[in-house]
This record gives sequence, structure tokens and C-alpha cells, in this order.
Amino acid sequence: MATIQDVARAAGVSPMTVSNVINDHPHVKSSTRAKVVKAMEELDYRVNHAARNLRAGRTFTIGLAVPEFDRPFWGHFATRVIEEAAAYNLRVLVEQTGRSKENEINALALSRNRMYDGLILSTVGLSAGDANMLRVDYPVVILGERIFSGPVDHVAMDNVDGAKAATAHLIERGCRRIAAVMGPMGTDPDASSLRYAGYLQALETAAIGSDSSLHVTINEFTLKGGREAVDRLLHAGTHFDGLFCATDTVALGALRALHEAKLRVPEDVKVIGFDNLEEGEYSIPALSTVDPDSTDMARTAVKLLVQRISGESPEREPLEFISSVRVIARGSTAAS
Amino acid sequence: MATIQDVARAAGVSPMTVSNVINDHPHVKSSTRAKVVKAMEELDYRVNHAARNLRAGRTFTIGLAVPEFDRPFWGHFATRVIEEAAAYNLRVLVEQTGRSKENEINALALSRNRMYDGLILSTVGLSAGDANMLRVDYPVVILGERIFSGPVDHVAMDNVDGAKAATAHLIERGCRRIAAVMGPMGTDPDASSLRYAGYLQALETAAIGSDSSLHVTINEFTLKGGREAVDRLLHAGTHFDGLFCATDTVALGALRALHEAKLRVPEDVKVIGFDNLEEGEYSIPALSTVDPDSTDMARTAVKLLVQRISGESPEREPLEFISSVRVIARGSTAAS
DNA sequence: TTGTATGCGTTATCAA
DNA sequence: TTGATAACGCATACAA
Repeated sequence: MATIQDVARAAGVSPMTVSNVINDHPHVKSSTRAKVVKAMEELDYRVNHAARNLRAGRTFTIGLAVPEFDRPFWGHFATRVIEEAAAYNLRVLVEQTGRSKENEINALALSRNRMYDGLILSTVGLSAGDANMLRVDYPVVILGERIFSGPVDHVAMDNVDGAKAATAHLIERGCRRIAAVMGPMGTDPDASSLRYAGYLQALETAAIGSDSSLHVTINEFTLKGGREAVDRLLHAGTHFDGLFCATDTVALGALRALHEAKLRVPEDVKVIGFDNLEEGEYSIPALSTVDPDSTDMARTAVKLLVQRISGESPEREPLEFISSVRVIARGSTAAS
Repeated sequence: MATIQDVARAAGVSPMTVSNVINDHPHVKSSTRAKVVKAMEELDYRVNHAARNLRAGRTFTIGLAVPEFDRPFWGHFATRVIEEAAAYNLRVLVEQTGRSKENEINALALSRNRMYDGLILSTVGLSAGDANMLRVDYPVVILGERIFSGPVDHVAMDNVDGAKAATAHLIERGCRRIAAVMGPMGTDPDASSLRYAGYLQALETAAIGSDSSLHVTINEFTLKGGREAVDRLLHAGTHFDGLFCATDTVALGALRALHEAKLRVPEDVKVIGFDNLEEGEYSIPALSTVDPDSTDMARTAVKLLVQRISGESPEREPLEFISSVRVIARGSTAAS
């Protein structure tokens, strides 16, 4: 592949002049420029980013590390981040961590290695004990709860409040036996434990006792997980008239299982999810949900990252942004 | 950020020795190694990939450029590619082209610039006229129809055959007025035009005349697009008892619109999509579809790319791999 | 077993 | 207006 040297030789000028042409520097005679351009075309020259980045010390690229691609939530979110980053002329490269601590650390290292100018990292595998991994001196924005002490900006959604509002909505629509489908409870305040806390708070506010048989734990927030949760409830003979699912994807799986069990939604059971996926608008029945305003989260994450990258307010204390949430009522919780 | 030089100085050795330690070279005395490791830890040293790549001439990273993240199909596909690439110790960076020719060319350029060792590129914006863009001398695998003449491997699915089988399935289940929801027909053989061709072939085989009022064109393969297509059919008063949708996502949107119009699926209208998304297994009713075996496509794409990267069979003619398709019958086309 | 010299492709600086 | 030099950080070849 042709280099600047090759072009320079072909055009009979110095490499520096070629560089000046490439970068649109002002003081190049137009006849010289023409020669160089011609040589570039003939040799089909392309800049080598590795070399340019090495020289520039930055890459004009940010990384986005998400747990899983094939969850609609992350697909949507990545699209939003790309849109926001485009406004700053930043390219976004997305990678998958598969929820593993190792891969999350790898993503951090890549950033550190100046492959990216900064990184937006969704932490699932990392726990409070790994906080020192985040004591880094390059731009990072964490997506997730503030479980780290390092000088790192966080962007999160109000999980407790959202779950509380969702549960209160079910109660308001007449439910009294509300099952909660959540992930395993860890020691760190992850989405599951926070949403479960919000659920319990809402029950308490309404003076409805909690019942551990209504708490179903699944290992993955998938369609399959949602189906299995309902199957387990039914198999155990647990009576429930409301279902709060950790995510919309789980809720969509639950809708299917309820349908197969000949339980009507919303007449027999009312269902609400969390995330406001577009898919929920189209399901049958349409899915009530909690909108975490992921557009706002994406915009803020990029904005905070750009601030760190550009060195504005370098002294700024680590910031935590919590996007506001609101319940969106659809058919799955309609009055019956 | 600390460099090899800094570590060398701190450890009282030469930079080369540090490099040897980093890369696990054999001939390093263990006491020296210990000193270096200690210095690396104290300075929190991390390799600079830009420099290493510049030196190595490769990056152990491949690019995957997809049209859109927030389509389940591409989310699934990206996940498969990442799994396959992991077997070759290749990292995958995913970027979005937004279906634009410009971004597709950009992705090519990045690859070219040795940011990636190779690129898997889904072409939507590029057309036959841009074939010369693909006359490149670095590893590229195109996802999509063989509309380019360059020395490039292609991985595609059998769109015609899949569409034909889907339509034949509807006919076999008793449909006679089958609507087709497709994208705009371009001059190049894209997914839409190929699937439409397969649809027409199946009608012809069954000696069913085609009716242009049954051909609905939408601009985006989205849930919204599917809903609008059905609304347009109903608004025009077109009678139909079968619906073949360009993608599962479109079909899911159509299911919703049919439900709102009080048309029963499969009793009044039978619906089939294309892609075999997991979502279709869980919709109500479950969605019949065409499975393009995207796992096989991902595996083949990575395999072909790795062959080109490693320089095996460099003389090999450009290959075209067409994954086989099969109809998966579910509730939306159940006999009624 | 360790170190020196060199170059990967680019661009900033400064001199011509 | 153009060019020589040097440096970004790393690793290969070879010397010591």
C-alpha cells in the first residue's frame, strides 16, 4: 500500500509537502498541489491511521462497550450514542463485553492504549471490589450505578423510582398479588436489586405485604427467561394478578407464556416491563413499561466524555447523571 | 501515560528488555523480569496499541460494518460474528453505516488504513456502479448480493428461494390473495427485489395471477413500516388472505395492525416473515418465517476473511457463499 | 542474557 | 512556498 513517501517520490516533492496537501494546509502552490493530488490518485494513496494516531496522540474515535448486542435495548442505545457522537465528529466503535469482568477490563485497557480517545463502558461484571480498575487518568464514562469510587463520571437511570412507579401503577389498576421477575440479587446495587427495592417500596406504601413466593429469579433478561418465570409461577400454583418484569424483553416472553396458559392480559393478569422498547408498542397486547429516557442518557454520556476528552473542567468532580423515568401505560395494564 | 522508555529507566534496563518481558520472550533472567514487572506495575504501564500496530503491521482486530444497530437481525448477527472471531483470537469492532454509501466507503477506508486486519461489510448504499471501490488489496468480505465485480468474497442468503418457499407455504395453507410487503425496487438486485422475484415465481408455479394492488412498498423495514403497509392495504380496500413480509420485524408490525383491524391471524389472514428472529417465536400468534441460517453466514464470513488475512490460498478466486434457507411454520400460518 | 540501531508512516518545527 | 529533521512508542535484527 502506498505511503506518503511513495507519493512524494512520484510527485517529485518532499513527504512534507504531500502531508500539507493531505491536510489542506494553506501555503501550497496550486500547481504543486495538483501534482501531488495526481500522484495520490495514481497510487491510490490512503492515510495510515495507526501512524497518524501515533503522531497525533488521539484517534477521534470513542469506544462503546455494551454487555450484549442482541438485546434491543443496547441496539437502540448504541444508535443513540452514534448519533450524539457524530455531532462532535467522533467515530464510535462498539464492542461486546458479554457481561464478563475480563472483557470489561479489556475494553478499558484498549481505551487506555489510546485506541480510543475515551470509553463509554456499561459495567455489569465489574463490582465494587474492582473499583481500583477505574482509577484511571483517561476519559471514561460508566453506564450503571455508582458503585465505584474512582474519578469517573456515571450515567444511570432511576431504577428505584421507575420500579416504584411501575408497581404503583399496577396497584392503582387494582392488582394486589404482584409478582416480580428479577435477576439474581448480588451484593452490589445492580439494576435488579434496585428495581426490586422500588417494587418493595411501592408495596409498602400501599400497605400490601410482600410475599416471597411472588419473587421469581431468572438468570438472563431474555424472552426465554420471561417465559420460564411465568411457567415457574404457574407450576408452583402461585396466584398473581400483576407482573412486574425487570425488562421489556422479559415481559414480552412473559406475555407469550401467559397466552399459552390461557391467562388473559390484562383481564386476568396485568403486565408491565421496563426500558420502553419499541417492540412493546407493537406486542399484543401492547406492553406498559417504564421509559428510562435512553436518548437523554446517551446524549449525556457523550457530552460528559467529550468534556473529559477536550480537557474542559478537568478539575470537575466526578459527576453522576440520573435520567428521569416515567410510566407509559398501554394495553397490558388497561383497566379491566 | 508511561511508555516502555519510562519503565526501562525505572527498572534500570534497556527498553528492549522491557519489550521482551512484555512479550514473554524466553531469554530474560527472572530477576530482571521481576524488576521490570515491578516497574511496570508502579508506573501502571500499558502498551500503546497504535505504536504496536504500526510496528506489527496488523491489529488482530476485524471490523464489522452493519447498516443499523437497532434491528434485531444485525444485533444477532454481530453476536455470531464475535463468537466466531473469538475462535481466531480476533477482536471485533462494530460500526454502523446507516445505510449510506459514504459511511460504507469510510468503513472500507478505515480497514485500508490498517485499523483493522480485515472488514466484513454489509453493503446497502453501495451499488454496482461503485464496484471499483471494492477493487482493494486487503481482506474484505461483503455481506450481500454479488453485484460487484472486484476480487471480493461474498456471503449472502438465498433470497429468491426463501421468498419462493415462504409464498409456496402460504399457498399450500390455502391462501390465494397474497400481499407482499417489500422495500422500494432499485436497479440492483437487493434483498427486496430478490424476495419479490421469489414471491412472483411461487405464484406463477401455482398458476396464481399476480396483482399489483397486492404489492405494497415501504421505505424502512421497521415495525412502523409493517403497520403502515397493512393500513394502506386495508384503506385501499384490497382483499388479501395472505401476507408475505420482507422481514420479521415488518411482519411483527403487520401483526399488530391486523390485530387492531380485528382481522384474525391465521384465520382471516396468514402471515409469514423472513429472518427467523427470536422475537417471532414469542409473538402472539407466533410468527412463521424463513430461516436464513445467519449463524452459518457469520461463520463463513469470518472464515473467508481469516483466509484472506492469513494469506492462505491468496490466488483463490473470489468466492460466493449462499446460505441455505428453510421455512419455519408457526402459528401465524397455521391451518384454519 | 541484554543492549544498540533502525524503521514502521505521519506531522510539527523550523530553516531555507 | 518547500523541505530537512526529529519524534510519536514499539519491536525486529543483530551485536555484544
